[in-house]
Amino acid sequence: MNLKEFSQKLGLSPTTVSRALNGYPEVNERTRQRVMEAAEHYNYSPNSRAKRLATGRAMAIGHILPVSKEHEMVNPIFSDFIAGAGERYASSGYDLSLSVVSDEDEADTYRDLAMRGAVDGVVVHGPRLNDHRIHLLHDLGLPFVVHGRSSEVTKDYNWIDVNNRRAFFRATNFLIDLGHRSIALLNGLEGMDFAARRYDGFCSAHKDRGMTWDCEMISSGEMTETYGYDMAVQLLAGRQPPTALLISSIIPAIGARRALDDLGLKIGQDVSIVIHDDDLSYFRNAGEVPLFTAARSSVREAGRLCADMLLDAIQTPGANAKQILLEAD
Amino acid sequence: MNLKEFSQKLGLSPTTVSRALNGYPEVNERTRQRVMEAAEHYNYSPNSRAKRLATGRAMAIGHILPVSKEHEMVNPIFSDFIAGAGERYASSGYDLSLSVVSDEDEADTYRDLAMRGAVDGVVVHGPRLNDHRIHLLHDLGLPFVVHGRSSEVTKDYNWIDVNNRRAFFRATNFLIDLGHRSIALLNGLEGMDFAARRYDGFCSAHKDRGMTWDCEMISSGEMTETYGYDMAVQLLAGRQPPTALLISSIIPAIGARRALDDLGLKIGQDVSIVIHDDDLSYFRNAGEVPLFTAARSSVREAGRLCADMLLDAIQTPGANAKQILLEAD
DNA sequence: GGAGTTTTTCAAACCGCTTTGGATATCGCT
DNA sequence: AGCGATATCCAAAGCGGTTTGAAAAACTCC
Repeated sequence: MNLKEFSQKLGLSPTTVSRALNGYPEVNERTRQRVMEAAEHYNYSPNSRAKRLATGRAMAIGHILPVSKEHEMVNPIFSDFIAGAGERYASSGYDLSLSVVSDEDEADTYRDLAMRGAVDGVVVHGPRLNDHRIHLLHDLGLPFVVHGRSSEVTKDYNWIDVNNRRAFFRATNFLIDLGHRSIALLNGLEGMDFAARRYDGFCSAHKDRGMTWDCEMISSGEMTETYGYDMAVQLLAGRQPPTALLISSIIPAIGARRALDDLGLKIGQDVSIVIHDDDLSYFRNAGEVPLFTAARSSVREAGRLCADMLLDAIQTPGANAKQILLEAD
Repeated sequence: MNLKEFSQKLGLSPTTVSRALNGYPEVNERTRQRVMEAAEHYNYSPNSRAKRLATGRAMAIGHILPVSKEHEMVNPIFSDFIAGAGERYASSGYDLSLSVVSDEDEADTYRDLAMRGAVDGVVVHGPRLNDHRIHLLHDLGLPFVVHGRSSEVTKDYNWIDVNNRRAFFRATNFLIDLGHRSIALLNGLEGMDFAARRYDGFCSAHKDRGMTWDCEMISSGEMTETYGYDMAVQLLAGRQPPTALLISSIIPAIGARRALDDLGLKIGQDVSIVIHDDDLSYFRNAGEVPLFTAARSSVREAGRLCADMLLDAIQTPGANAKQILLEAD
């Protein structure tokens, strides 16, 4: 059923029906009522392909996931983020278009989405230091929001981020306050902006106290369970084991916990663990006794805010770039 | 830049350019070459909104994730599945459209996607026993593939599934062979088809050996870390603790492992654990010593196969329904 | 050289909606 | 009744591609 048929059934012109459905004021309220009911009854809903062409808007937001052997971005954190964002898209009538592309094709994918007019805006995931995607999107004139930030990019752009530096600064201080003098950092993948900021927070806390830190106590990697396990084993079985671990996500922390068990060490007794907790729905750090002491920030909520920000940016094209900096609890 | 402008630059008609780009035979190979190069040079790529309207195809596949308080479908398993499927969509020029909707709106979302012509086909996730979505999609005439199956649905439809019954039958037998006489099952959410099949496999193995099983040894729930922990504590601290746990996913298994540690029990010594492993990229059950004995089946590969199946179904509308039954390793 | 074929190109219709500009109906008022 | 103002509706022109049917060009062959 298309608009023509549908309007014929009602004895109205396509124009009037279209206006009635889209809430324009030039149509009698009684007529609108009649149209709405008929739409419900015949289960009519305008063809979105035609609608998109006519309005010139894609009514879709793009999320691009680069996948590669070394950097597996389709992670649980992403899932929760997208669940949050997706909620908002759905309630605003936008579709969410997900592109899974190999690392090297990423730039082309952005270009292609822009040229084809397949999306009205995109979300950039996992920004690196001085991320080239920001420059690219800027040049393409495609609205976007970065989940995270990119240091060294001087341009003004939309982003939403957790105050990673401060969260890790506080967490490190907390451990130092408890008397720890040898703290290991299990950080995210090297080159990622959030990892750099966390590292910075870790170092600043040490400097503030006039303490030094051992480079061997710092590692970077994809935040998998295995990474947490391997690193914890390596550190704790080493000749100068740390007394505390500061871990970038609950997932490697679970791996670290396993390592402790294997080594016969007791968490909170032999080794302290503090983590950054993204409040993942499948790994709640809750219950009567939480698994870990944590700096928490809901990535799902970040997804919601990010979606709101992007939809705003799309609706008001000329507006200044906005930023949201969330503090971890 | 649109087709009209672009073809003018080349001194050709839009028709010829369109044909050249879409590989039709009625165009001189030298002309095609020239068009291709110009497209590259001017970075022209046809507006997909217009293309979709003209061709009548959405060039998009829909995935619908129902989210609700009780049943959180945006899980790590889904992430990996979609990564696999997304790869295939990308290489076939299809977009992946993700709809995050609340449980009660799910049926309406399918209807809406179909009426609006927003997608050419959909993937059904997490089928339940006698799932109503299958009937709905059948009536809508929208091509679809179910990831899993739905018992009690007599219609013929496309699905791809792991042989859950057999995997759990074998796993249970394996444990019985080892001498276990009290095996607990930590199953997936009640009402889910895969959970029913796993339960069935578990029971069959017992029956085959003339053994009975205790209902209290069987639990169902969302497969989170916490669920695994809570259940393991409850079972193992009970008056008649099981000697083995059969767990539906690596995530609750990790929780169960934590429970064992807390209770001072040794895995493989005091309690045996066998799991179903979806080979998640963030939870590799690998390494020198795998975490758990497992029946493994890559959900990512299932995603790839599912995408292939759906694209096939879309290209050959009249074809018979296909099924793929994967065996777990 | 010209009839018959094949190759190459094009003008125009179409996909299903929105939207502009204009026509018609309705109403209040003198 | 007649007028202007306002409310209501409509015909037709886009949006940017694809595709049909026909024309023009190039090629064959006697």
